[in-house]
Amino acid sequence: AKVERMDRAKEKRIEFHIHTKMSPMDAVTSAEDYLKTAEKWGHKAIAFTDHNGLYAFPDIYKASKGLKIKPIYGVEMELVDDDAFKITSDAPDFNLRDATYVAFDIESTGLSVTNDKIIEIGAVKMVQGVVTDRFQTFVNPNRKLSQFVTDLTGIKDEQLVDAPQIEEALPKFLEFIKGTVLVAHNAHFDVDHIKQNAYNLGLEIPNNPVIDTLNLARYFYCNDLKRFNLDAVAKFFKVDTFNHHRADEDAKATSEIFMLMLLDLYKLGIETYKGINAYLSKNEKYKHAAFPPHINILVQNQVGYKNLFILVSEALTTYYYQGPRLLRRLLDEYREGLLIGSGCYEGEVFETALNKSNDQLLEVMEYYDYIEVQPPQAYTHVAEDIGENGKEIVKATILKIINAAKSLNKLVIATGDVHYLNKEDKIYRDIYINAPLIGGGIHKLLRAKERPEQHLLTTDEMLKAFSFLSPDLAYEIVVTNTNKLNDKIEPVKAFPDELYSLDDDAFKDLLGVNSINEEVTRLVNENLRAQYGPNPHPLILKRVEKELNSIISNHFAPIYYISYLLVKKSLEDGYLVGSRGSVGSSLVATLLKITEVNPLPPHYYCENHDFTALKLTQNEILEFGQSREQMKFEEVLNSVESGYDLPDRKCPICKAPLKKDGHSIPFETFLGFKGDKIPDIDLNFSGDYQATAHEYVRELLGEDFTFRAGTIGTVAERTAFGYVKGFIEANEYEIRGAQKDRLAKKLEGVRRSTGQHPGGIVVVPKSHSIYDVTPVQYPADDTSSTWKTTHFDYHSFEDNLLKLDILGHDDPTMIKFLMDYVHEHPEDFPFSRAQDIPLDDPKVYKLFQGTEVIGIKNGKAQINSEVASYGIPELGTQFVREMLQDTKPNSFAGLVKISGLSHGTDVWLNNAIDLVKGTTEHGAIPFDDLIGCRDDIMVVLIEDYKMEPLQAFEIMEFVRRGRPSTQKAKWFEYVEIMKKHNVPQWYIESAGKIKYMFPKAHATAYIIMAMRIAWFKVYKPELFYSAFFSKRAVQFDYEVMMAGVNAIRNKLNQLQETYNRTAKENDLIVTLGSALEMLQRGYKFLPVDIHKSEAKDFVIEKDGLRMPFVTVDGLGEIVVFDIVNRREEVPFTSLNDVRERTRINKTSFDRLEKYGAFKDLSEEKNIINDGLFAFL
DNA sequence: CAGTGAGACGGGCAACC
DNA sequence: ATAACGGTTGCCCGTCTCACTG
Repeated sequence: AKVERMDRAKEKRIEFHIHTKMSPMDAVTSAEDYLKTAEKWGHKAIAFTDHNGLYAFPDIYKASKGLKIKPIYGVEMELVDDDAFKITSDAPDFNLRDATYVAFDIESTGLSVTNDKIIEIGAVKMVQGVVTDRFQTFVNPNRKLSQFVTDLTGIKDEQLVDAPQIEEALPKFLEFIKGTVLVAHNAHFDVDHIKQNAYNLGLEIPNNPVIDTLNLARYFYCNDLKRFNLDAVAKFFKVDTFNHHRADEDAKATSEIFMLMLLDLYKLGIETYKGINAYLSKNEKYKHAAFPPHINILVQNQVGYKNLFILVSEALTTYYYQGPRLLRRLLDEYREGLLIGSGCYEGEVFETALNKSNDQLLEVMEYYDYIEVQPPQAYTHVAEDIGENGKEIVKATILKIINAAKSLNKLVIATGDVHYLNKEDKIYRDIYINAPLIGGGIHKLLRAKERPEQHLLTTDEMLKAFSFLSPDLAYEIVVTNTNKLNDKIEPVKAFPDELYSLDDDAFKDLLGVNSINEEVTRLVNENLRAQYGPNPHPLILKRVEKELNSIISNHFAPIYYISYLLVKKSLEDGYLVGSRGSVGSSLVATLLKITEVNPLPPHYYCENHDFTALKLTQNEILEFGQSREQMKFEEVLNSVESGYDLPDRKCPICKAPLKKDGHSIPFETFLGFKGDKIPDIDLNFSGDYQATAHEYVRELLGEDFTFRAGTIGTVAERTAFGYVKGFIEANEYEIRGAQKDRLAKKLEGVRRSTGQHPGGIVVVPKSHSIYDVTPVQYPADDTSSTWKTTHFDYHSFEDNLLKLDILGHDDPTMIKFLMDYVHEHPEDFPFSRAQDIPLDDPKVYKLFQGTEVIGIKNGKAQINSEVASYGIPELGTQFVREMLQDTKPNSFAGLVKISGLSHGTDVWLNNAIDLVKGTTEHGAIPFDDLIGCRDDIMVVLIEDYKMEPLQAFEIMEFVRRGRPSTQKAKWFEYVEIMKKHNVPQWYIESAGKIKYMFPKAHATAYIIMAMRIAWFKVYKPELFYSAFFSKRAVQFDYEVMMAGVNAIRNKLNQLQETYNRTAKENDLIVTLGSALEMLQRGYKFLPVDIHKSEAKDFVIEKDGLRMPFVTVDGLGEIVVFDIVNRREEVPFTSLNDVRERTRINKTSFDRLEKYGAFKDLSEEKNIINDGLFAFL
């Protein structure tokens, strides 16, 4: 068996450089696993430094709760010193036109100024744009060239044996450049080499002005070029092809490029040397710095925590350019409470130590609060790049860093740059290194032959890794100093305890609402009286009072009020809003018109306010009393579960027809038993209106106080499996299926991208800032996005900020489509508002009991279905149709129950279906008794089995979350209690299997919408099908749909038989089911027609529904609307006219022609048309 | 006439209610 | 025929087409 690693050191090290799964596509271990391991090892603390984001913070916070180890929050970022971006060096000014320039280039044995040697110098002298002199010399480096350098430059060792030594060559070059302006591509490199060599030889160090063509290109040609290497720039300037990476050739190319650049500078009015740097815009410079170095930032205290949020947000938004860029001057501004570390091999400390002078190293190091070195095993790829003696050079560099840090009195610590927990996890990282990056590109370690070892090390392992140092020194950096650094860091509270609701006067300025609480109370009372009269039934009053108390005392009124405003606006703009989730459990929400669901018991009420009668329990009758008139309604009220199922009655006082409503939904489902659960108001807006609703919230509260909830896209099952396959192919591994699955499993959960919540808008009170809770960013780093998103997902801070879930849904879109027609043909309909579509028409309920109501005699044979619910939202799938077949519901309450039963695993199958069919030992259980929604559980346990309300509530919550199967012991306790209260065995067993269950309010809201749509299916079929195909169907098969019943049936059979159907195929099944039904009812599809087809809508014509353009494969959103727009300008007159004026491509054009869309058009327009339309 | 790049399309996948 | 929760938004990627370029 595998021996578990333990840290047995007396005094333990602390790890300060860790990447979790939240580093994009790079590390594979969760914060939780690191934390638990380090705690087990007895580490006092552990720091997390994911790359370019704080996405793991919620995980760290959650996982570290209750652990003894202190989590340290941090990040690794790319630091841009935009002030340091310069094109020219500091030198006295001169007129650019008058100067003498030397464009030069050197070749060397490598990148290091200190370790590597010059092997060639080439230079070109220019005066007034004319080449006046040239210089070229090889230099003997007195060492062998690496294969890499030979391959790159083509220079061979034998060419250098007889070349002059640097002592001889350099003075000649220095003489050549005397009094000139130096020009080079990436001038730092060439100039530093020259200076270092001059210094080494004791020569005078040249201080000529220097112009860098690389930065010139980066700044002035950033829109023209993607890459700025000499090749790319030369190509852009059309400089003659040359032998790149030979000094003389490169110098010549550089000179020619520079001459052309100078001309462009003159055009911009830049005439002087200093004028070049002066031209650079302070606000743009950050974009032009390339390869910004990595730094690590640790949060030292609470102030730093918030500062880090600001810094990260700025880097991800304002200063996002090809990646998040942390500006050095911004870091300086918000540095309080943060500790800056020097990072990994991509940090400037390591880079300077490796390639530059000690003085430069000391200068660079000054900036950091602590200096990091990693063990050589984390640098294998760096050593590989260096080539000969790579490993020794790396070790020497590490020592050089340690010595420099000590000389500056900087704390230097050993860190792991950890990417996975255990040594054997390396393969998972290797798979990620092999995987393609988002947006193309490959992992930077892919080309390395030997990948670095970067797992979490114990103290002894880390000491061993630094055994090339003296034991004392190793101990100091591994143990002593990491503990010293930890001592400087305070524990930090990641998320606040409170809810930052909106302030009561949040709408004072904009809407003149001094107090949201008062306004909500006023509106509720006003609407209450408007509906139920000046003296509403005491039960209603009591409920309103209870809800309002709870809503106001917990600061939830603002979320109600914004929802009220949103729904009001949407209705004014002609779009119905559907409620979803549990908000319909709140009568206050009903009275504010946020939801159409009325949670009161079934009741009659008179619109003249003369009478109200509610279905009451015996206790309620005792509490509220009952008049003689009300008593007469007791029996009929007791016969229903939903007010919509009540028979029509007249007001006993004024004889007006009574209104019917009420679905019996407890308030507790919404705000919890104590009424203090943070509410989540979910609203279904038309997809066409969703963006408008979002924008409205922003208008109400301001851009800095409204954010789209962000999501974090991770690698899930399918993608992980794909990466494993890619890895196996690339490495020609032989791996069996089960092993592939195991590998893939470990790859899951790694951050891949970020995105937007489907509808969540988070609101922040003016008294706070979003940075009190989360950083912000753009979704998928798309800086053109209209919304900024929260950096953390909403779930992680749901206790701190309110969210409005403004979702998109097809139901309101369908209703809008249907009602637009109603408004155009008012005489054909018994209603003029969607709210007045009858919900109690028995004929409509027949759709769910058979097919005769739509004129289908033999449903199974004709339309593959024994009920007629195709196309009715949530009720038309194969699964639900079979449920309907088994239960034949004939009431609103019955359909609500179906809605509840048809969602979630093990609710119907393996559960209710067996009960209702009587195949269990419990005999047949009536449909009406089944558990259909979560609220039922609480109500039944309280009312039928006299359980304590709190206990009943807890059991409801336990069941609806699917806990019985995961927390068996707790469930057993509940079972015992239920048994004591004589809850039947079948009920307990059924509840025990449920994995998820709808709230009744949600099911009710959905059935309301479904019934409205269903009405049209019975009474206005063409309109119904037109709406369905226009607004809901997503997949079409033009040819099959046009070919008729048999073709559709064949296609459906073929699809049904397909194993492992794709999403596309499933969508097509949905469309074809309704298409088959429509044809069987005698309606027809008409072929696509260039004059008559709409973009996406199936227009009703005399003979049938006209196929829209979008049903033709290859014609998408853009093209179809373009066709219609062009046609509206001027009708099409010829095939050529269509070709010229639309964006239909050749393939689609041919397809349309084949379908007969152009049948009355000829190739060229005829003279008559020409003459006719010449006037237009 | 091959290469390139942008735009459109459509499918696959993930997150979420 | 199987087994089945339904439905929405949004991101990424491969492919196709076409205009442009040298």
